[in-house]
Amino acid sequence: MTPSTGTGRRGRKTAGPAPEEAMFRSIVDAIADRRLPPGTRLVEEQLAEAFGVSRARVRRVLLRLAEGRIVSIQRNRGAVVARPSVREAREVFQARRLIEREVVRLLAAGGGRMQPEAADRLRRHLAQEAQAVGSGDRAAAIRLSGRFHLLLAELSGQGVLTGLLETLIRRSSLAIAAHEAPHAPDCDAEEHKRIAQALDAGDAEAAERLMIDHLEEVERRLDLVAGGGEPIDLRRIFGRSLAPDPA
Amino acid sequence: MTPSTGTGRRGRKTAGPAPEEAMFRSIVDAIADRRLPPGTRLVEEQLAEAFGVSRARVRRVLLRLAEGRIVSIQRNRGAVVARPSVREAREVFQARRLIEREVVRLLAAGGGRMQPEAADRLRRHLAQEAQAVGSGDRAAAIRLSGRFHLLLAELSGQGVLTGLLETLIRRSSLAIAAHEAPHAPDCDAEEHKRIAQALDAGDAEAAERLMIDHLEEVERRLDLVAGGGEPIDLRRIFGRSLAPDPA
DNA sequence: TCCATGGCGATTGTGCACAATGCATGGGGG
DNA sequence: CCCCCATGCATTGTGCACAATCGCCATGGA
Repeated sequence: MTPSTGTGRRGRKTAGPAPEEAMFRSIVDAIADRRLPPGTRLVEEQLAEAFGVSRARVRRVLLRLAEGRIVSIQRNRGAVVARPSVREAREVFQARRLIEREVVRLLAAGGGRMQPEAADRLRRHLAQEAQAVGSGDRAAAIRLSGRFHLLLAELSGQGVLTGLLETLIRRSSLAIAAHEAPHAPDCDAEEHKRIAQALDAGDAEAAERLMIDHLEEVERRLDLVAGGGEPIDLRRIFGRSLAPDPA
Repeated sequence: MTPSTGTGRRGRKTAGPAPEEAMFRSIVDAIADRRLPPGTRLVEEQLAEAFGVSRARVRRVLLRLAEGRIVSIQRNRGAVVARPSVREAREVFQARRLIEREVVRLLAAGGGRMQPEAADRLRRHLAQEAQAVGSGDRAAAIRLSGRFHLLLAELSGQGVLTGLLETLIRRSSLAIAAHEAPHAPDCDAEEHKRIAQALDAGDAEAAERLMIDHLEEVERRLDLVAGGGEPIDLRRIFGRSLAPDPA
């Protein structure tokens, strides 16, 4: 009984790739925001109704999410929000450090200082982020803190690295959701500010060090001990109470 | 080699994810092997018939290939083998240098020398590669030269980096196919051998330098001037006399 | 009381047919 | 002779319906 969501009768029969993208982002945001914790089943029909789209479209989105290791699909068992192992979480952050160190280097090495336009975009972003934090909008804060790192990559002019980082950021958001100790924010906006200041001042070494420290700090904030191992079906954990082997 | 696996019959109702994977690899290999040059149209029905699968399955594979930037899909116009821009090609190699330098560092720093089992796998791989080169099997040589880099990443124990590198290697194969100057092999097996020797000897600095030189050499071998720009449909150039049939 | 077995509901996987779209071609007009 | 427009064809996009499969639960037996 959705209003007119099925598909416009006389209107645009073919909606285009826009709905897929919106749905993809919506789910990714929900996962980063802990509204969809790891292990949550993503039933096709439910999603189709929720978003007002056909099941085929939902399936495409789920496939894309699975490609990005955000959800895991098992044959005839459907899709669930993935639960990255501790090892995977560590590796994701390690990869991020590798890439983002390079990004910062490129930004700082680009003639000593950043381009005026880039600095401006960065400034505006930090303002948004500060506002989100100030107003207590946690969902926006999480989203924007991911965007900060992505923005730096974009400003470095490396499209390929940016693409890689995009997937890594999504996976770290998931890793944070899976292994959070309390429920701290993904990133500290203050640290972002300091990184931007170092870049703005053309201090390459400081920016690089701040970025590494920042990422290490985020990783350190996690509870990466042994809780979310990898060989977990985890639906079995909730379905039945057969404890694997809590050593 | 027709990828008609044991489940080629229509009798098998549910074939599982195996055919998708085989098809994916088959297409990737064909692209790396220049049997499917950039711009080649990938018509769903033709592929479905060639691989003996349904069109839906083909569509999923194409979607995955598009996700990996190997093919580009345009709405209502179908899929074509992508034509990476010169800029993108450069960036792909730059990203590879970043990641593979790290891989080599990790391998060399792991206690001075490599694990015996790792060294053995590496040795066996080099033998395969040498044999392929020796027997003039260009397709195998190309495939194995990509596998060499992937093997190093695997041996480094970094699954996430390996995954990223996997996509980058595919993209570089495509970039090579798109911007090749003559039609040299993707990699020189001799250089692989030298890298392995340095790793085997525990010489971290030499291994790192050899890897960087190797990747720069591969990139240098390309004709990265301005020829294969991005806004080319090139289907218009050849009309529609394309036969993706490898036979 | 516990375990094995069979049925049942829910969900996913797949094929099919039709609609929509874009491209190429041919004819007519300037 | 060249350009523009209408028509036809090939290909993709989408919805629909059915079949296969899995997990859960009730029932029966030891």
